Amino acid sequence: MVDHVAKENVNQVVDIGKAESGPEGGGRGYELPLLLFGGFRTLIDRLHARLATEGHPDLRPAHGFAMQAVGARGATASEIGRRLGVSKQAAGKTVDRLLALGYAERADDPADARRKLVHLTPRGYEALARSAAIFDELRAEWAATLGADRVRDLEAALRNVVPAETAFRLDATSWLGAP
Amino acid sequence: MVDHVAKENVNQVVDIGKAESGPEGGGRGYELPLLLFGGFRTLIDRLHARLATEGHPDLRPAHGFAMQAVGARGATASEIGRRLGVSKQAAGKTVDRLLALGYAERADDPADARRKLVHLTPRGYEALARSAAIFDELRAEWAATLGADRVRDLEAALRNVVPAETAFRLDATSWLGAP
DNA sequence: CCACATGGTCAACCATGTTGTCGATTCTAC
DNA sequence: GTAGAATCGACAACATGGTTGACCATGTGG
Repeated sequence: MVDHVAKENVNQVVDIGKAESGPEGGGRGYELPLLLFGGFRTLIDRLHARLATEGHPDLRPAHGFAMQAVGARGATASEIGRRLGVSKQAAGKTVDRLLALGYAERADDPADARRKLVHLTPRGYEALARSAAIFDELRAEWAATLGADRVRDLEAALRNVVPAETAFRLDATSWLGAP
Repeated sequence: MVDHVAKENVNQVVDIGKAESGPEGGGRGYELPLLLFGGFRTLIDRLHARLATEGHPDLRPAHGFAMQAVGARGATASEIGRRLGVSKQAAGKTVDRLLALGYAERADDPADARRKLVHLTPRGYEALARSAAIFDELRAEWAATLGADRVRDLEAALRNVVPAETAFRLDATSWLGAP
C-alpha cells in the first residue's frame, strides 16, 4: 500500500546535525538540495500524471530517459548503456522493458551482424513529443506564478552553477542508489 | 566498469519530440527539470565526495535520507517507513543497512515489547552534522559564484512553486523508479 | 590469416522495492 | 476482565534494475 508519506514530523528534517550558523548561510544550506529536488520531482510527477491520462499510464521517469538515449536514429544496447552511464547488460534489460511496453523495437543491423538496432516505435515518438509539450506547459505555469523573468533567472543561475556535462546526463535513475 | 557517461551526443537530449515553439517558452521547457536535477545532483555528488574523504566513504544518498527519518529521538521501522513513504519491510531492510554500516543501532523498547527503537550512533550523528556543514559550504560557494541574492531568489522562487509538503518529503530514493 | 576489439546474451549476485502472512503484543470497547 | 482489533517486527516470494564475469559471433587492422 504505502499510502502517502506521513506528514507528521516531516519538518524535523536536518534539525539534527544542524551546523552552527556561519557568517554565510545561517546554517540553512540543506534546504537548497531539497528545494531543487522538490522542483524536479514536482515537474516529473505532474508530467507523468498528465501522460497517464493521455494514454501512457505505464511510462515511468526512467523510461523517458531511456527513450532519449535511444534517440531519433536508433541505437544499439551498448550505445544506450554508454549514454545512460550504465553497463550494456543493464541497458539491455531496460530496452527489454521498453519493448514490452511497446515504446521501442529491436531489429538486426544489416550492415553489422553483431549489432541489433533499437529504435522507437510511433508510440515512443508520440510519448516523447507529448512529454516535450507538457514540459513547455509546466514551464509556462511556473512563469505565470513567478513571472517569466524569474524563471529565466532561475534557469540562468542553474546553468552557471551546474556543469554542462552534468546537466544533460541521462543517468538519472541509477544514480541515487549507486554503490 | 561503467566508467563515465559518454559525452558524445548527449546534447541530442529531447531533440526528438521537440514541441513547436509556443508563444511562451519557445519549446525549451524540458530544460527546467534537467537543470533542477542537475543542480541537485551536483550538490549531492559533491557532498558525498567530501564525506568520502572525511571517513564516510560508504555513505550513500539514500542513507542520509534514512538517517533523517530516524531522527534525533529514534524511531521504529514502521515510523521510518511512513516518513520515507515506503513499506515497513523496506524500511526494515534499510535500517539493516544502516546497522551494518555502523550508523544506527536497534534496541528493544522497554515500554512496548513489540517495538524496536532504532537510534543513531555517534557516528550517525557525526555524519549528519558533517553533511549539514558541507551543505552550508556548498551553498556559500554558489553564493560566491552567483551572488547571495540570486541564491536567495532561487530558493524563494522554488519555495513558491513546490508545495511545502513536497519539498521536505524524504522518499527521494524510492520515487524515481516507482511502479 | 590471426589477434584483438566490439556487440549481445546468459548467469549469478546485490540492493531495494513490493505483497502477503504470521506470531506477539498492546489497545480498546464492551 | 476479556475479546477483538490494531500494530510491530519478521519471514518469504517476487519484481526491477543495477553490477561482474564469461562466452560466442562478428568485424577490423596488422
